[in-house]
Amino acid sequence: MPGRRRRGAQNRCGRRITRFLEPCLLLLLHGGESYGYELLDNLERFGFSENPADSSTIYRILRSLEDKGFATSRWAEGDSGPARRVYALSPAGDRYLQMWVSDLEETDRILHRFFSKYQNHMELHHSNGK
Amino acid sequence: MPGRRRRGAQNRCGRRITRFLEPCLLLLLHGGESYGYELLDNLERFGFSENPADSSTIYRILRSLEDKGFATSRWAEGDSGPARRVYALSPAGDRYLQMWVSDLEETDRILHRFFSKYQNHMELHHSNGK
DNA sequence: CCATCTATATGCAGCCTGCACCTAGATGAT
DNA sequence: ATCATCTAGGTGCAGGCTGCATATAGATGG
Repeated sequence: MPGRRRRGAQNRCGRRITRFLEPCLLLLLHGGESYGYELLDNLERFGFSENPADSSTIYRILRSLEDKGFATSRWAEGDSGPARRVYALSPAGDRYLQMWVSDLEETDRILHRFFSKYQNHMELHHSNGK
Repeated sequence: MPGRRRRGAQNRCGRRITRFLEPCLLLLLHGGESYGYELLDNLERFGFSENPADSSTIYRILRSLEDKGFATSRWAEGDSGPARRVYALSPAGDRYLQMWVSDLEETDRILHRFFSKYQNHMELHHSNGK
């Protein structure tokens, strides 16, 4: 049966933080080497339980991290199952994670500016009895 | 001269909230009728000053809001300049704004889960003297 | 008449995503 | 041995959003 594991959720309107999986993977890799299939499980425990990631996205992000020099990979045999492509974060990858955190903090500020605008607007709206 | 006004910024890595302009436009329209060119200015005062939106995006979002029944439009003459396509939010558009706010609140929770994971991880990382 | 401002819009390439699908080794049951 | 299933990694394609370039055109001032 095709696609029997961990697909993206119903994706109500496509509203999310673009490329948010990338910093999550960077953070997980900052904790030590890992490989795609394992990272997929760790992401779920990460807070994505309701809205799990598609495996193809994970594999593509990992490859792009390597292409950009933020991670290295090697093939490794596990205790069981097929061989795994194990990724490790590079020093540039560490710095990239820092950049991501700064960016997400900025995103957070923008979000809260929106909420404050929204609450402000709704208060005025109600006090005008409109 | 081509494209001489209000272009997207250098867009460091494409990290942002997807379709975030949409709720901002919804909120502005919730305050009353307006048109593309004016909304573009209001967005800048909204918190986008550093990272202004591209006008083509604004016009396309406004059209899509109308296509989806969240807004209506009419042509109107202004005190000066060419005619304007003036948009007004529909009741469905009001509800759509509410949905967006809920979604952004969820996004905010996800973001903070990330920050807390990050801080947690970094504390352990340092206390291990690694 | 011409440059500039206001205003709306389209075409295109690029990026990211989600879905469908493929390959293949390992494992356990029959 | 064979077969289903799990683990593991991957590709192809379509669709959505964005940014940039560009087109069009009315209004305005010199």
